[in-house]
Amino acid sequence: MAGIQKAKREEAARKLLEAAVACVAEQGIDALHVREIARRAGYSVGSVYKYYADLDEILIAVNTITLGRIKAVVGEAIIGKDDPMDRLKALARAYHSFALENRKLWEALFGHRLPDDRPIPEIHLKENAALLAVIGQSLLELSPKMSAEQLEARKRTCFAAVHGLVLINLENRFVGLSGEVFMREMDFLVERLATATV
Amino acid sequence: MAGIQKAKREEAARKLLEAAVACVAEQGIDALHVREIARRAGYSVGSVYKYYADLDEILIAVNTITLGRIKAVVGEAIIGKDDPMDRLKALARAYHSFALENRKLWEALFGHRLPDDRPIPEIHLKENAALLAVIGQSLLELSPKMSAEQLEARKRTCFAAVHGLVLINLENRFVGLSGEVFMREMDFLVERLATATV
DNA sequence: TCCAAAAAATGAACATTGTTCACTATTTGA
DNA sequence: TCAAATAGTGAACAATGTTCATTTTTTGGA
Repeated sequence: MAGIQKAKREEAARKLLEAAVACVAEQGIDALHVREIARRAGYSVGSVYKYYADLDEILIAVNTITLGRIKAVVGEAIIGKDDPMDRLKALARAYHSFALENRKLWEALFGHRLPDDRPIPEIHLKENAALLAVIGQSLLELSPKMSAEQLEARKRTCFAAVHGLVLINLENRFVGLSGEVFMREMDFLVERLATATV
Repeated sequence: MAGIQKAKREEAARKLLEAAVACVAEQGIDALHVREIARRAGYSVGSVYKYYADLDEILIAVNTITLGRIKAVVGEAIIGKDDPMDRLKALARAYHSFALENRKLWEALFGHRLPDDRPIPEIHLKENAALLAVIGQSLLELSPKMSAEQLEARKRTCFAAVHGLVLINLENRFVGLSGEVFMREMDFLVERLATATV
C-alpha cells in the first residue's frame, strides 16, 4: 500500500498551484488569497503552507508556469521561418499576443514585487536567458560581425524595447490608435533595431 | 479669527501627503500603510480618511508628485539644446537618471495597480501627454513630412521603448553589463527610432 | 493482523492592516 | 456667548497572511 503519501503530496501541490493559476488568470495578482486557493483546491488553509512557504512562493510558481507558456508560444512562432528579420518580428508579435490573451498572468509575471532581500528565482533568470538567446541568434545572423559583448547588450535592448511597447499598449496608453497601427510600430521598432549598420 | 480651519485643512493634507511620499521613497509602495502615514504626520488613523478616500487615492497623489518631478527634470534636460536628436537623447538620459535616483517612487508610479473599475486619473493622462508632446516636437523636426497620425504613434513608440529599457535596467536584467554600455544602447535606440527614413 | 511512529490535514487563533464611525475638541459666525 | 459646523480621535470591525496544537491517515515492522 506504500505510495499513497507520495501521490497525495503530488496531487495536493498540483491542485493548489492550479487553483492559484486560475485565481491570478481570472482576477489578477491582487486577488490571490490563501483562503481562496485552499477553497478552490479543496484543502484547508493550513495545508497550503505545507506545500508553499508563503504567498510569494506560490506566485513565483505561477509565474514559472507563465514563463513556460511564453517560451512555448514564442518557440512556435519562429518555426519554419528562415529569414532572421521575419523571425524577430514574429517573436515580438507572439509576445504581444500572449500578453493580450493572458493579460492577468502577464501582469502578474512582471508586476510581482518581491521583498528587496529576496532574489529573482534562478529558474526565472534561466528562462529569461533562453528568450534572450533566441533573439540573439537572429541578431547575429543579421550582424555577423557584432562582438559578443555588443550582442549581449543588443539582445537585451531589443527585448526591453519590445517589452516596453507591449507594456504601454496593455496599459491603454496607445489609446486612440488602432491595433493595426500598433502592429506597424512594432515591426518598425524591430526593423530599426535589428538592421545591421551598413 | 476666520481662517484657522482652512489653514489646518491645508496643513494636514500637505503633511499627510509628505509623509506618504517619504514612506514610498524610503521603503516602497508595499510599505505604504495608513498607520505609518498617520504616525509620521502626527495625526490619528481616522484623520487620514478625512483627507483621502483610501490608500489608492493617497498613492495617486504621491504619483502625481512624482510625475511633476519627472516633468521638471525632463524639461531641464533639453534646455539650450538646438539639435532635436540631442534633445531626444537627453530626454532618455534624464528619464533614466530620475528612475535610478528615485527608484522607489518611480516603481510606485508604474507599479501601482488600480482596481479594474478605477480609471487612470485625468491628471496622470495629462502629464503623460505633455511628456509625449515634448518627444513629438523633436520627432517632427527630424521628420517634417510625417503625418499627424504617424507622429502620434511614433512618439508613443519612442517613449515606450525607452521606458522598457529603463525598466529592464532597473530590474537588473542588464546584469553584467556596465552602465557605460547601457548608455550607449539608449543612444543607439533613440538614434535608430528617431532618424528619418531617407 | 496490529500498532506505534511518521506524515498529511485541519481549523482555531494571532498579528497586521484598511476602513468605519460614534464621540470629543475646536472653530465659526451671529 | 453659544449653537452649529468642522477637525480630530481611537476603538472596533473585517479581511487576510501565517502559525501551531490537534486530529486523521498512512507506513513499515513485529
